[in-house]
Amino acid sequence: MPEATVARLPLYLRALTTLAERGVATVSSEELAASAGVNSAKLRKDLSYLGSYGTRGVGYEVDFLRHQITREIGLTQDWAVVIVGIGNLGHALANYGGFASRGFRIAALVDADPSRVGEEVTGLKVRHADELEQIVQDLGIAIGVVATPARAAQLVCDRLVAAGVTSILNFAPAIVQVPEGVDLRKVDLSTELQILAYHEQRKNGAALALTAEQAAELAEAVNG
Amino acid sequence: MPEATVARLPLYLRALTTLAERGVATVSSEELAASAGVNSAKLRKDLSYLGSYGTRGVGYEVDFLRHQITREIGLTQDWAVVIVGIGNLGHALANYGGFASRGFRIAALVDADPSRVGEEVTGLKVRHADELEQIVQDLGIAIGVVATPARAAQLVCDRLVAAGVTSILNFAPAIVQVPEGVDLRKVDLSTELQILAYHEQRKNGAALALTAEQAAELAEAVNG
DNA sequence: AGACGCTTGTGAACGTGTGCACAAAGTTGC
DNA sequence: GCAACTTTGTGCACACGTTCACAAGCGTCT
Repeated sequence: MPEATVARLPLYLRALTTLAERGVATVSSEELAASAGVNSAKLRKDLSYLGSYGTRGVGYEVDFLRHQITREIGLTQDWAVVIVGIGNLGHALANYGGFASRGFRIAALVDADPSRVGEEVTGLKVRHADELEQIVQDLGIAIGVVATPARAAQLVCDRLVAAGVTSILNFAPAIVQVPEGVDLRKVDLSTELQILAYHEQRKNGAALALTAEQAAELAEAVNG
Repeated sequence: MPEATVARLPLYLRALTTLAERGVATVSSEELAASAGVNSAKLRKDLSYLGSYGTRGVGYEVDFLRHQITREIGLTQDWAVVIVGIGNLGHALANYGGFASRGFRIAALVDADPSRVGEEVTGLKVRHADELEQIVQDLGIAIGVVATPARAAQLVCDRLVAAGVTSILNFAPAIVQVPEGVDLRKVDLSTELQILAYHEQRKNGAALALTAEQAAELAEAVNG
């Protein structure tokens, strides 16, 4: 299955869940694509990788398709997750309800700061970073979330990997290296803003260019 | 400039900043690519869109290249940003130092909950959502960050756009539609985890397949 | 000055992703 | 049962992105 398709499945899942909550039983690729914000041909091609789950002339059964995507992503089982770094962002992640409702169970919270250890967040006590390896092994954790400062990120990732974690979601603004076989994704809050700033600047640039063009027209009008 | 290149410029910028802090004066494409975690040919092609800023046989001057990328992204000017929704995530975003140090100034915090209005976060008083349009216009805000619950996201985006915001970074787990000319990026915390889960599941699947293969070998050994 | 070594910048091949357009297949109405 | 209509699934062409491989250019050393 293409990586681009995998990245869109959660999007479809969310759209389907919204439809199911509204009591919609079946949906066409056109409708589903619209509510997911993608092209309908792309949606159909994506879904075709799962199998032929639609009915021609009718569309897709919402609940059935939702179940198939859930199964394909692997959300029928519970994934134990450890969050490392319980600062502002770590707190926000620990409190974020969207994880629990999608098959991700926050199994442990870890921080290196002794003054944070023992604090209770969402019913879980924050444990010290020294225990990281033990926690990962005892709880059979495969997925780690890193929300530490940038300087700690590489060390934390190394320790997570050594302890047996094979998927890491990195929120720290740092580039970390992981060995082959370990999946690493990163979410960078300021990178996204920078991309927006680039386009924003060009919008203003485009406005300026238009003004220059108007100036040229004006000059032509005067000269002609 | 290709969109993929734009998305990587912040990455290079970060790597260059790290190098500059270490006192490195010049860097080759090979070294810079390694610390940014990309292919060196890709890096060179990306940088070539900015101009010919390297010296053959030597490499790139770190400070100079950093300045060029900063200028290209548009980070030489300050961007005023409003954060809408001051829950756990909004707090984390408001406190995140990475914005301020990269040319983004958090100019206003807005929430719809009257009990949150007036609270002080990072030296800024939270203001009521009713004032949103006024705030955006008074402060000349072009970029909005949405950290509200999913159900409020579309309305908030509509109001931001109506007030003149032309770039939106959406953290709410909802699919929102914006008119042509408005840039929308979304960061979805649980989508990222779901993508990891998909690959994690396949790793286990691969492990199981290997076991099946071993079983076949074993059977062969017994039968042969 | 000229030869040598190193690194950039880029043409060209390749691979991945997207979107059109339509045949295949189902449903509905008569 | 058949015709008309709807919608899926997919072959195909095109666009985009990545990577290789190498010529062009710069610095250095003799």
